[in-house]
Amino acid sequence: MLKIYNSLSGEKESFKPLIEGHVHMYVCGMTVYDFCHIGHARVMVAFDVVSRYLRQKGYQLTYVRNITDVDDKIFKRARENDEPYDQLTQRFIEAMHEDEKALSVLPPDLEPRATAHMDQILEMVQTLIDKEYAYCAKNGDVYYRVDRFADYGKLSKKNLEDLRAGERISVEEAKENPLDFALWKAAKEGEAAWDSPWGRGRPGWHIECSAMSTSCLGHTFDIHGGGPDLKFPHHENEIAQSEAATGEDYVKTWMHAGAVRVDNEKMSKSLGNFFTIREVLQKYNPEVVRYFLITSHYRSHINYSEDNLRQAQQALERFYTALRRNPVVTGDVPSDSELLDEYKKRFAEAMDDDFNTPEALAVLFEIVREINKASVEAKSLIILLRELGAVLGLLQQNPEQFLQGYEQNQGITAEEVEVLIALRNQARADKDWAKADQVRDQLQVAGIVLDDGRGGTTWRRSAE
RNA sequence: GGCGCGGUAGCAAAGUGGUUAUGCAGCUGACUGCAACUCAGUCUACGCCGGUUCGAUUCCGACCCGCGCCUCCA
Repeated sequence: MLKIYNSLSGEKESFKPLIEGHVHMYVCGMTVYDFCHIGHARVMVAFDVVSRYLRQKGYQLTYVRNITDVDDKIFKRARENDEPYDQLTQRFIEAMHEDEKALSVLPPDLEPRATAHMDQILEMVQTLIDKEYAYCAKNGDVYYRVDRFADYGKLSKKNLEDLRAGERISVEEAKENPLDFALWKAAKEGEAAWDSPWGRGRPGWHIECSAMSTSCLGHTFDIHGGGPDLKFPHHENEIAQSEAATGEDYVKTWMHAGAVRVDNEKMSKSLGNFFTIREVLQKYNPEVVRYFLITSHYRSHINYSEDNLRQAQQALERFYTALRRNPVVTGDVPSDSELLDEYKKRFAEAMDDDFNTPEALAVLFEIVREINKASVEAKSLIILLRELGAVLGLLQQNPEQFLQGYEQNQGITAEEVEVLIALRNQARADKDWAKADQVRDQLQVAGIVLDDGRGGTTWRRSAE
């Protein structure tokens, strides 16, 4: 039985979809005005694992992840670049797709964009005005009337008095209440704008997610996910909008990923410790990055550091070394073995426990040991390892490619390595150990580790 | 100030009221020309103080420390 920690209740709950066998999931995607950073990667990978596991469990899944392509930051960046805003967003959408593909993040089923859902947005704003949950202010903005929604704060466990006490925003006098938030913003000179009953303008940040999730998945759906900093105010406001508009529950299970830190500091542009996915991929194999992101539980904060990435690299070397020494095999996992069934069961138990990937990885390492122990026939274990690895989006590469191939690190070519190995093996045949060792040392300096196996010498590029 | 999260061995990271997490690193042995890989064994733990219990890292309470959100942010 799958259990998921629900941010709304603060507890792990047994998961039961509203429609038996079918899961509807919405995850807040990115605002496309810059390259994705590793915080985005963490959310992408976390929910990619969730989606893979739900499907593996046999659920039919509709996975929606939006793209925010209307936003102040987008307009600001477009102005700075002197570039049409929609050209800017298109560029970064393409970059995002490249990053995802590199990290083996499967595309969601639907990827709605705010600009393509204006009708639904306008409709929801109108409904909120009709129900008096929203009002059109003197400045042309439409605001949500926060104190009309009794449950406001139920997700982030805040109440209106506390929020008022911690008030730090400059007060917008057009608002009835400083905590009211914008559903629709009046157009500014030179910025993209859409027609509406309240004048030309553009949607506020929160309304698009309410409108798109509702139109893609219905009034109430199973899972809504996102980054840790979206819980308040973004998700809180989504609840307020959607539940006021539909009169029904918005989401059953809220999931929030943990934060990414860099060298134990909050990742931020002002600290200059901001890493984009593509920067990181300059240095590390994408699978290493993905592995690193799932070595912690998805709800824990995770610390990006050179040391941790190197450890991830070494851990994957163990997996691929085991896979390399055995012939490539494919097929279904035979279920005639108690041992195999036991591993499958323990993997499933780990994943059923709120997607406990560290525990699941521990099971995979035990399979590796078993493969390494089996001197002759490890075929079914290898098939199992790759099958379970696929649920985590790992271990699908050719072992040689992983161990030898990551181009970015190359200081020496594979051909040069082969030449030196041949040279060394001749020296070994001549029992000229000094020369053989000298060649091996030379390769080691270049980051190449040799392995004189029964079937000849193999090599790999090592993480230091 | 309000709300919330966490402190596990050298590093990373799960978990459990009593029995080996796991990976990397270290040490010993086997294997190897020597290594590497691998296997076997092994050393480093559960922030501090009380309480409950036959027994707590695991439950309860206090304390110390770190962090997040409350403002755009995944």
